[in-house]
Amino acid sequence: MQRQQNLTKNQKIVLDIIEKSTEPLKAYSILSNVKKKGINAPPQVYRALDKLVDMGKIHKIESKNAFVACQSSNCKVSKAAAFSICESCEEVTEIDNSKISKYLSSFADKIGMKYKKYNLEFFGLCKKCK
Amino acid sequence: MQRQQNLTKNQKIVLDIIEKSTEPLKAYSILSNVKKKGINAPPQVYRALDKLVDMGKIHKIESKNAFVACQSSNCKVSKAAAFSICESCEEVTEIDNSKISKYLSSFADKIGMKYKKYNLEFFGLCKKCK
DNA sequence: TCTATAATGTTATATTATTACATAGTGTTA
DNA sequence: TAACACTATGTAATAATATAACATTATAGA
Ligand SMILES: [Zn+2]
Ligand SMILES: [Zn+2]
Ligand SMILES: [Zn+2]
Ligand SMILES: [Zn+2]
Repeated sequence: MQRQQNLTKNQKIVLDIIEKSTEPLKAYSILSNVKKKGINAPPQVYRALDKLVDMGKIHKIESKNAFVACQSSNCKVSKAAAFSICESCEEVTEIDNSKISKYLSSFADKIGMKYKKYNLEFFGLCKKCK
Repeated sequence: MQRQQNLTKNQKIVLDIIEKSTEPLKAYSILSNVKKKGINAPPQVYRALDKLVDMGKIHKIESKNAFVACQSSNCKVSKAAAFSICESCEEVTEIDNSKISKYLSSFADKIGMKYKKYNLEFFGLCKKCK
């Protein structure tokens, strides 16, 4: 049975390469990087990505179709994440969501939604680039 | 010269079909719906979509690769939008962002980002489905 | 062992988006 | 007018992203 603690072989391989990367990785980039480890085809990568997202181990940056390792242990619980994305250097940083998530979840209540998760992406210029 | 007030022919056609739709439309769905109006190929649709997004007339729902007409005149200025997405009936609603945007833009300042825009997508169950 | 389930492997295909280049309109100016 | 820059459009081909369908193998109880 799939548990959070016990990743499967393919999940470990995929998570490992995402954690080692300094930038968001795309599925086919992951695929080409893990061919030497015996992962040969897209479904193997996408299945691992789906499960890792479900577990809160990684996040999908929707605007980039790319994946990053979670930087906030918080997400394992809430599955809500926020990112700042620099439009110049493309740097993506996960924002510690404990402050923001309280505000947003109460907001979701107000609009009559039974809230499960959210995804927030800020765009602009990072400290270095501005 | 392209102005906000004066949409081009293809932009008008694409915006029109998005405004008439009650749900987010995907690019190829738009394409198949406008073939009778003389738009034949993906680039014609994607070019119109890009410009309309730039103008704040429509938004892309990143998690769905689909487009909706803007419901908040606010967005023409801020290019920041928020949506609630029902995971059961797939309903997508633009949240009037005047309240939320003040909070989020001040938040973006704090984390050292020169903020230009954001995209926020809430997932959960809408009033009807919960 | 038997059986049910989860995980993996593989091929093919569907869906989403862009590149590259050709053509046509539009306004400006020499 | 002719030359031009510039925008918009049209078209074909292809790239990039993601899933469907089905076969095989591993794992963990009963
Ligand atoms: Zn996280
Ligand atoms: Zn930067
Ligand atoms: Zn809007
Ligand atoms: Zn619903």
